[in-house]
Amino acid sequence: MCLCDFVAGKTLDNLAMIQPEILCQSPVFRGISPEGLAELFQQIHYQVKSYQKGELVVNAGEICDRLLIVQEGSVKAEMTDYSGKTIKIEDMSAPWPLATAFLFGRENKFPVTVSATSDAQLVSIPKQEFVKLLQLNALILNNYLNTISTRAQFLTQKLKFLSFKTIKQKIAHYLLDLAGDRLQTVEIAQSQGQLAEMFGVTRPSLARALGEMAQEGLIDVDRRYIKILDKTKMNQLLIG
Amino acid sequence: MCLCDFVAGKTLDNLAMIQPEILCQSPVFRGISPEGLAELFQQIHYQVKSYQKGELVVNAGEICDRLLIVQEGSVKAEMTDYSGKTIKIEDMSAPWPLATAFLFGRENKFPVTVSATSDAQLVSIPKQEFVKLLQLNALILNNYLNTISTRAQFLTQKLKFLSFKTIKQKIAHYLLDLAGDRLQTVEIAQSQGQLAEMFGVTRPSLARALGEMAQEGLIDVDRRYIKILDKTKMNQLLIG
DNA sequence: TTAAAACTGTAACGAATGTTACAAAGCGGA
DNA sequence: TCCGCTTTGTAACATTCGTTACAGTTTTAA
Repeated sequence: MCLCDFVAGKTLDNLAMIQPEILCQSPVFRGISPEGLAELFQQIHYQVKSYQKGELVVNAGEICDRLLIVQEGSVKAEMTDYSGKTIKIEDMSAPWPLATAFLFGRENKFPVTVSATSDAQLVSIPKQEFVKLLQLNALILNNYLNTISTRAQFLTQKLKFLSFKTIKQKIAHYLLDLAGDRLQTVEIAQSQGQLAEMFGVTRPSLARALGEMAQEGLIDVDRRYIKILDKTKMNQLLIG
Repeated sequence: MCLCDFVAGKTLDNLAMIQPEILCQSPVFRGISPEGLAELFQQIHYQVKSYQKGELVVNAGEICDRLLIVQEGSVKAEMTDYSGKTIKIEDMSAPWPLATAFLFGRENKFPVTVSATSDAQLVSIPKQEFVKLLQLNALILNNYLNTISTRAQFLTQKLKFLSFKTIKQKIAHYLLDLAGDRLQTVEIAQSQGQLAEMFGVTRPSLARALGEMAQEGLIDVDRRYIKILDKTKMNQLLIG
């Protein structure tokens, strides 16, 4: 049993304390009282580091041998292209764990470059220490399994979505999912531009597809409001 | 502590015994001795069920509240379309765990329909009992975390692959990955048809793309054998 | 109210790919 | 060797989508 390595080192300006009342709202520590969490953290090694806005947190390719949790502020994950061009993948705010799928598994390298989008604090727990936590507390074990499983499920969903080839299929799938079992098929949507980005297509192409589907009597489009008129035909679109 | 519920029920012909020497080669139980595994299984409830070739194992949509491990034979996973048309997703042979990402997480339903592709035996461990195993044995915990994390990583890779829009980009990414750091860029491949299926494109389209890339001096194609001639240009293809 | 910005609808054109079809080349077994 | 099967190369045509451009509409802010 040991105290945090740096509790005595608060004079170093890139170090700070954990905030149990914030961390316990993180998916990994959900359901644990702030007091209980503080007690658990006294039994393991960890660090808390501060980052300024724009500062690099981890570089893509670095070995991922520690769990990082955003305790304060927000960070973004970017993927580096073959040339060096970066593409933003994800935004993450406190309290949120980073790269939970890369702490274990075959490929223990960060797939993305992470940098702070505002002044931020991150808690860094070495893998071995985190395993201790998992063994100490069944709730954390369950939370972590849920987190990582939910991520795998999310990816599976995204893959399924990408398996729809045409824009009309994507629209149909999206609308049918949104409508669910409701037979009153009045649906509201976000902006067309955002929808297009989510579908990975251009805005004019999405508008054209919507227009054609309206002409075919499948839906009724009024700017941001879309009404499903013919669920049967929509389903047939997805059969291919 | 209790014995398997059905050790005494061997007269029922759809029931069988576990085979520790096979199961310990499964990703979940890797590194555990057959004897150790047999002992662990004596401390939990579980079932072993036999299936005939073609028989249904689980239906898509069923609640996933147990871990299934193929102990003998092989099964296939199929996704059901909106209409009822099925698409084969994956083949799995013994000893392999099924749907490890759906035992935990938000969506506790099987996303696929599983059926036996040969006479098969599956070990079924209720979720609660499996959690016991995770707590009893740190190796199993580590194995399971690795399994599910590796799956998430695999899906991430597949998503990245799908993010390449054109066929030429997919080819370039595939070949550069395959070539790795080897500068002697002689590469062997599988059949064009299989490659096309893997890329999610049609065979003639793939052949056309290969032909064009050969004409541009990027590669040299001789049926199943592909030689990379210009790595720099290949990389530029991926910058887009 | 009014001007600027953001959003939406639409059109023409070109690039990429699917579809279909057919011929040539390799491969295996009788 | 010869026949049949699989794989590969190629071509013409249709479809889908991206690109670019522009005009009309709605929202926002001054």
